[in-house]
Amino acid sequence: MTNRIQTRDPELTRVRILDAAEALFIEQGFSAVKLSALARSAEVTKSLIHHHFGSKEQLWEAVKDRAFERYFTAQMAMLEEAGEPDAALLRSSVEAYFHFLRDNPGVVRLFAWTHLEGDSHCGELDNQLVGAGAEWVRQAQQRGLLRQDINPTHVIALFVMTCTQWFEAKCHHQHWPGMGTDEAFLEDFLKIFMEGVTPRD
Amino acid sequence: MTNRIQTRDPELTRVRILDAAEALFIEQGFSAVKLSALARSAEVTKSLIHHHFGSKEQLWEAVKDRAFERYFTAQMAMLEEAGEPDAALLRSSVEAYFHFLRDNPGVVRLFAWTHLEGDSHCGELDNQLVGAGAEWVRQAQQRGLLRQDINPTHVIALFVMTCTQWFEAKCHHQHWPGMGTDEAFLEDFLKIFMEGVTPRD
DNA sequence: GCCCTAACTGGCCGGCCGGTCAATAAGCTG
DNA sequence: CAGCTTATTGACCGGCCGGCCAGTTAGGGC
Repeated sequence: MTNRIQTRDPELTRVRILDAAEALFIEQGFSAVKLSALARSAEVTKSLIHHHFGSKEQLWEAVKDRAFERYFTAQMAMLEEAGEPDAALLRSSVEAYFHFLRDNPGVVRLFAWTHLEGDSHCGELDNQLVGAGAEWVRQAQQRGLLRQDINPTHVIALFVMTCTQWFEAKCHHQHWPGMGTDEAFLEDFLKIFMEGVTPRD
Repeated sequence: MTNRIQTRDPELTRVRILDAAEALFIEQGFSAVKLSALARSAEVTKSLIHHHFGSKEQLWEAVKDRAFERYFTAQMAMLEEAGEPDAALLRSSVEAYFHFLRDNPGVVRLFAWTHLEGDSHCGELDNQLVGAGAEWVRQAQQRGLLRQDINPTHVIALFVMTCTQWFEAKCHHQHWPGMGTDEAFLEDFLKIFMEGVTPRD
């Protein structure tokens, strides 16, 4: 509780609390975080947290909302940059998603905590995203650029899940014998994935 | 604390505690579990838990040890049933692993909690498993049954990760538009995966 | 039967948890 | 400057957390 900062700027204070909370929740999960530690980290009093967010639960929801909002808009932006559907673009989308997760490890952990809670909210949020991606695959299929005997949603799901799990379970498989670097794995995944989704001549 | 059972059989009591603890830890994660609730669920006193396991932490370790031991032996058994390396066997291995996780959802959650803790112990445990699997892929590569420009460990990792994430993040993607059933996804994954790992003629 | 070990109990503890509240103080309005 | 709003504080609360301990009780070896 020492070393507090008075800003008298409610918005800034909210952000400071949210930032600190996000870091702690990502690191330790909801129930392991103590409000006292959070207050210390955000350089505010515990009471101020309650004043701005009501309860620990509500703060957790606010943290998730903000983070998923950021994720969603980032992905939306990436999607809108995409051009005509073809195989090369699918490849670069996978690469972009993989690198996004590599550069935003917090997102992966936040998803993981949320999944374990059984919260389906974050999944519903990107219905739109997946719908657009699947539609994009469907168009490529119709043009004969991707094989047509596969559910487009599954194509999206497969690469999203692979990228996610790579970073989520890194501590698990990083010591496996013969396991390569991020880039080496991505390269091999793309070899398999791209070969698997393009039609045989 | 009502409704307790005295067995005077330490081994049975340990198992009762471990079973109850496993269920609760899988459901809620380490820090959300209260020893009092666990005692109630296992129909023992809190003190008895401390008597047999020392502390909550040590109990958690014991739960993980036992569960991962079971997982490891189950996988080892599946591996030893496998015959000559070829593409058909790879396919059936993926199917077997997928169905194993489907039938053991607790394992998936336990892995997820453990990953979030950054505990690499469970990953090291299956070094042997992955090593054997990769060696098996390598042999198939040498016989020209699988394409040779891919790291064998990555082949194993890819399908393990995909199966894991499918069940781990089910609450996330189950409402995605166009998403199919377990079997439909497995089917599509196998189409892509098998096409991706077998050599082009 | 006796005794020793250990399974098991109930009661208790210090500490800290999330949360509340009355008081204070800073900024905004007029 | 008065007055209202609200950000902010610190003291405080009931409850329960994980853990401890002094006893009690059952079983196994002799």
